[in-house]
Amino acid sequence: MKEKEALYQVLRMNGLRLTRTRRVFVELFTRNKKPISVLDILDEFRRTRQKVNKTTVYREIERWQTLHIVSEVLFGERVSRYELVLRGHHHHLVCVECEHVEEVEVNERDLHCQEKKMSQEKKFTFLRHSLEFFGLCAQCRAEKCF
Amino acid sequence: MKEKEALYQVLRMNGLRLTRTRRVFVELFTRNKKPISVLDILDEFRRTRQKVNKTTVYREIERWQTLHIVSEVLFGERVSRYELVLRGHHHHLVCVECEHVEEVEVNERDLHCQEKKMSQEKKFTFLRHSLEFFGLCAQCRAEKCF
DNA sequence: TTGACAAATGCAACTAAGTTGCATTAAGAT
DNA sequence: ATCTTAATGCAACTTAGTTGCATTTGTCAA
Repeated sequence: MKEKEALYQVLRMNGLRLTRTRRVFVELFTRNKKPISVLDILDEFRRTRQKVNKTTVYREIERWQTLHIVSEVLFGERVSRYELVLRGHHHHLVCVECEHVEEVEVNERDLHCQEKKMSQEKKFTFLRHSLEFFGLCAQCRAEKCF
Repeated sequence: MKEKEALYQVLRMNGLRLTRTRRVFVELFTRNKKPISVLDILDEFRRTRQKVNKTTVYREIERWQTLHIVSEVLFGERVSRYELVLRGHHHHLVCVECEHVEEVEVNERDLHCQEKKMSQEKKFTFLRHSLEFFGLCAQCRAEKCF
């Protein structure tokens, strides 16, 4: 697992101690493909019969964000989800029925081109954009037909 | 004001009574250019020295959503904002410094084309997407330079 | 114009997600 | 093994929104 090593290295390089909490975080984030919420993390601790306080989880997530280990993703809910930055820039397909999330590569050439044009017209500096797709995954679509 | 009439008509057509709350809603949504939060609405009532309970506001907003008078917009915060559906499909530039919001038209031909392709590859039915731009408006950019 | 009645509103209590301050515990350097 | 301070736990709080039920108020029919 190259990802795990990479994460442990970033933690070490930033002088962070190797705690039980961090080990669980590394496990969870490397194992999961889709963005993870604080509730997901708390569930994982419960599942493995380890105790943790939600404050600790929130604080650790904050640290991981400031170290750019994870970044926040929002799917139009009121909960924040997080994903590994090292997995690169990408977008998501979110199934509105079952919450299934899939990563997708979108060709952003056209989008960047438009940002450039708008930047000049509006004197607006573009820093980032959010682009997420919502719909029905293959399974839910099939189920919906009957 | 064509917009106001249109709104009052929708309300009437759906058998909704013409209450003080609804009048304020119509005023606010037609006057404002940018998406409005529940807090904005409560502030408007306070400003005009009218009393309203937050429950009423939340319930009215819910009604307006189900009647497709307004739609929810999220800018990666934890608050929901709403805007008039009759103003059509568009995207937003959001200034991360001053919260200023501007509507923008984006040419989505390329995006739709990609959605179509992905739809076939992934057997995913695309229902909608969210696309918002974050950056610095002209003023904030100027201020940031010193 | 006045009742009647459902729609609309108010109120209080609750939930979910996240935050803060401060006391306690435990990594890991010496 | 000890010491320092990062990390954690706990309780209390905040913010955004929700729910159940009692009260008020538009509107329609008489």
